[in-house]
Amino acid sequence: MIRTRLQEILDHCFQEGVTRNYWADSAAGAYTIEKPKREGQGDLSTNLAMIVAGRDKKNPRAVATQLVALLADCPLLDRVEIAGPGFVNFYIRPQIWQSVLLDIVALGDRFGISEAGAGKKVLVEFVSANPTGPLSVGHGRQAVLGDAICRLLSATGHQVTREYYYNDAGRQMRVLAQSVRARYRELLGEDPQFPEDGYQGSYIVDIAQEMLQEDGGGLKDQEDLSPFQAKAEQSIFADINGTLERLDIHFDNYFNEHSLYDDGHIDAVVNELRDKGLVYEQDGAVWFKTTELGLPQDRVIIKSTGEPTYRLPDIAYHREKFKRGFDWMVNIFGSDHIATVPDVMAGVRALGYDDSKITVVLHQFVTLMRDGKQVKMSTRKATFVTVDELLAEVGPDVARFFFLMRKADSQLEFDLDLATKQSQENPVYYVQYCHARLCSMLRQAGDKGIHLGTVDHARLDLLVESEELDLLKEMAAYPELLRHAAADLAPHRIIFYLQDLAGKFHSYYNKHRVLSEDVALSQARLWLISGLRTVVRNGLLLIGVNAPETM
RNA sequence: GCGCCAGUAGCUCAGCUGGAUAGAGCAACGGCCUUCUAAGCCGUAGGUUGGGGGUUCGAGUCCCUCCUGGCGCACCA
Repeated sequence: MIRTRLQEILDHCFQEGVTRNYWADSAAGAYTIEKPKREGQGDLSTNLAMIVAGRDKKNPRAVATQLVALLADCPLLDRVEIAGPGFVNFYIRPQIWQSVLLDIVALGDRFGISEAGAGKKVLVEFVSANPTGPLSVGHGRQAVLGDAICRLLSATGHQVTREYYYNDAGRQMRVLAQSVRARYRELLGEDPQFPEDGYQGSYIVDIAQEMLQEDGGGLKDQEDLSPFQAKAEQSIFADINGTLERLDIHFDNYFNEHSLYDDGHIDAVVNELRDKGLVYEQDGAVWFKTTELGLPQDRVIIKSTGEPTYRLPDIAYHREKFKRGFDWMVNIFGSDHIATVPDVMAGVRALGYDDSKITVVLHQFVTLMRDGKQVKMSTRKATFVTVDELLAEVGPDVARFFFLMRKADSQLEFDLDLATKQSQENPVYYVQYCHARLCSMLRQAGDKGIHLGTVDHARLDLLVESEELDLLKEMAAYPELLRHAAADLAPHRIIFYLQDLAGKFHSYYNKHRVLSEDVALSQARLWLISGLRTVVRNGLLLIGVNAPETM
């Protein structure tokens, strides 16, 4: 907010400089305001002088001097200085920082929320696991990442739809049904042949067991796989939904791939592509002429058996997304889906849609460490660790926090030894503890009969300690941080911000006393504490982590 | 062989559109609880940002090249 105001003032000064022929306007929009990394370089600074000097072949410090003259009498600024190669450093008046508390108190839960994406309809597709087994930690990362991204987008005014795309037909499901049937027969004392690439997880046995109890073994000689498939699908989906429920993740829509066939969309896509001359037949298969669209090789979209490959329904699915009128489509995929993206994008473009409206977030894999060694995971062999197991060990708050600590591009090392340890070094608790402490202090104030009064009557001008101003500056940065994190689909920034803010608070707590004999000072500091509590709470809830009042 | 991602302190990782002397947590070492929650704080130590070129006032960030690791490169999804 303060940065935005300063930006406006700076833009105004820049234009004034143009009017006065100090410099040309070629640098308009090229300069920035930044927060210096080091102390002693102001609260904010601009590179305007260096940018202008670079374009006009002038001395940057001379340009800076002209700029400083134009900035005289700015009500935000305490003072301005020129430093280094030509930076202009701004020192904001303390009362500006102190007034942040007025905003926080006025806005409460809404502090940080913006309308940056107002009116934008965005579809976020994530998880999208087919019902062949419980969610593994890899899915867990995607689920938490997708959910956090949705929360960020909602908090910036977007109209978010969360969608789960799944496929309950095809070879995978056939093998699943065969696996269940084999276990079912085993339980009846037979020795059936287990499918070569069948699903070996114990959950398959559980499903078979359940069926057996329900029907008493009547399906022993059943050749039709459909009852086994139906039961498996229903059971596994219930399991997946239970897991998502425990993570407090909810979808607005489940999109079944099969509906694309029933509604004729698959055929429609093929026909549209054919009309554009982008489809041909060879070796009994139907090919999509992706080379025509700048890709290295053509791809089969309908196999010689008559079955489509995954590309065709994927393209049809995205065509549907466009038809549903979304302004922005965010797909969250595991990095193993990298190869599918260019083909689908090419398909979308070929159909006349704007593929720049699609953003694909590819997250790298989760590496699980147990006993100091990497756990090898395979869905088929059921050697994976499920989200449920993880939740049982660490709980949803720790799971969420850990999954969000890394940016999507980075591989995520999940150390089970550390996470399951009754962890004192756990960063989640560090932030939650901060919140609990803040709440405790406010309770203590009440017990001691110190009333906060109203914030506009509080002597906020007494908040002059450097730690207090640091905290106020950090809090003031929250709305902008949220906007950036949302725009970049990067929830990990919220995590880092919260850790930073909590650290600043803990330092302050140890150095200065909030509750004292000095009533006016106590009140002012309590408003600081109250504002902090709001920001920490808003941040934690934004990423779906609880903000406990006691610990 | 080709594509995408990564390579930053002993370990795990931040570093926002290129900005000033590269940061945090953990681990290590030394301190701090009669006083608002010690799940905390303070201090010390730790670096050729994978190597080499280039672009410019300025590079962890952009370009080229090489090396290493991960994920892909089906008429599987």
